[in-house]
Amino acid sequence: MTEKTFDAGDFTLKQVREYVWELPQEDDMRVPGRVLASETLLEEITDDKSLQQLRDTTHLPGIQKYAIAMPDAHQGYGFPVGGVAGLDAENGCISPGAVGYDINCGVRMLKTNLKYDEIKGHEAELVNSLFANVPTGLGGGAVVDNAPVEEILERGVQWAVEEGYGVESDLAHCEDEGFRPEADPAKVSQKAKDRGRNQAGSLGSGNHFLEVQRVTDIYHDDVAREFGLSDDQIVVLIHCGSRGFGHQVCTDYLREIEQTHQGLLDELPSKELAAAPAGSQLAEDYYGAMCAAINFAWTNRQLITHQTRQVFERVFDRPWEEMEMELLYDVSHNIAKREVHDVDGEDKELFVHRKGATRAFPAGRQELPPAYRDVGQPVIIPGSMGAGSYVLRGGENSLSETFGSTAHGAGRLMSRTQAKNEYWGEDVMDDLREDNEIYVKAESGATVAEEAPGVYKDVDEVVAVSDALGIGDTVARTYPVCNIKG
DNA sequence: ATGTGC
Repeated sequence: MTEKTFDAGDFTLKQVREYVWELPQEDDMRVPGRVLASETLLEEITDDKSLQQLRDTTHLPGIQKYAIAMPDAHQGYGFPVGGVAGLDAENGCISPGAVGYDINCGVRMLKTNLKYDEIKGHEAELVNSLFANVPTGLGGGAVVDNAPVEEILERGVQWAVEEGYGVESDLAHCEDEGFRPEADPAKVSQKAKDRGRNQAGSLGSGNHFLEVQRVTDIYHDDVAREFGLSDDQIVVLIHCGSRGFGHQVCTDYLREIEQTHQGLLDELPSKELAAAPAGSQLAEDYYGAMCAAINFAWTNRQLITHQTRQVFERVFDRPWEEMEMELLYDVSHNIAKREVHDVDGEDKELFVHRKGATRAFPAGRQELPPAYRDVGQPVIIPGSMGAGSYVLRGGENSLSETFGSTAHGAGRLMSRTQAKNEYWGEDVMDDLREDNEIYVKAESGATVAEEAPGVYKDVDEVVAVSDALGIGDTVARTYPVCNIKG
């Protein structure tokens, strides 16, 4: 029997089994690469640098098992967006490019007890009020002006709750309970702190958005019930990151690593993968600064949650508690974390890098909060603003296949520049409203063009692969009602 | 993604 292969331009992938493809280990690769995708999705990454970047990643010291590209992978800075790498936390390294510029870019889902027919007719008022109360776009704008950055960096959502921007239960429904105690504000540059000070509580630009959605499909009744999701329910999705703060932290440490660890850099195939050796002072410093940026991003999403609750109170004229606007979960899409994983029958501490990938721990994993320990964690995968999103549950196979991870979105099909040549923002908004009853309000028409539904892959296909592999199980699907963007 | 560059 001949082995099935896939010819992806410069690379030939070998099929391991359905939806699992291997980039064979050769030359100086330390491990093989793996792509988790259907053939349709594979075809969409043959013309960009995704596979080259996946291959480059396998050169990182201490990389375990294989470098992984998720079904939604596309090219990024150094390392694919939609990439996962587990690097030995003792003898390996940590790489800012494999975390991403937008540290802890992520998404949270806020539930309500409202049904779609209760908000129908209020879409325009809702979208205008959200747009007026949630700062969007490039540059400044904040829910909290001149914010106490040091406290936010140290305590994350805990700070926000103490200040009245949330409630105790928000903490239990956020990855890492809303803050990383390893955060070290002393390792963050003044420049980063200055940029963050007036951006606490702001959506930003690009693919970031706040979207009101309705639940349209339930695929797994028992899990949906545990998650508090039901047909026709209104939910809110908040997608944003650490703004200029995280960007500055990434920039600072890339430069610092290039200066301090030139020897390691010379051994790597790409300068964009610059890494600090595990155990070095710089690795510790970056980890502390990255954790601070993670806390900043969680606080950012918490402050936007606060604004959202207030807007709903005004539009629907009742307290948010009465509308049961509780968090389902807040998941990170761009992080590295010390986690213990089984590698060839041995427990090993790794820096798990997830860049454009979501943690997808199954039931039983000790990091999960009590609410989800027996069912598995919610995983939130946004599609484009025309497609809606999915809620999944961390799958049983994620620990053995992907260091406990799955996809994070639909994945881009084309560059932003290309998108602006293909689409005009106003037309995209008109089409969405007229054809799909989706109300979009944005700071910039160019951003809408960059994010037009047609620039994204088919999120249904991405999620189908995750479900088939058992790394993230499909629980529910949502469809957009209204959306605000930068 | 980003006070839209190296």
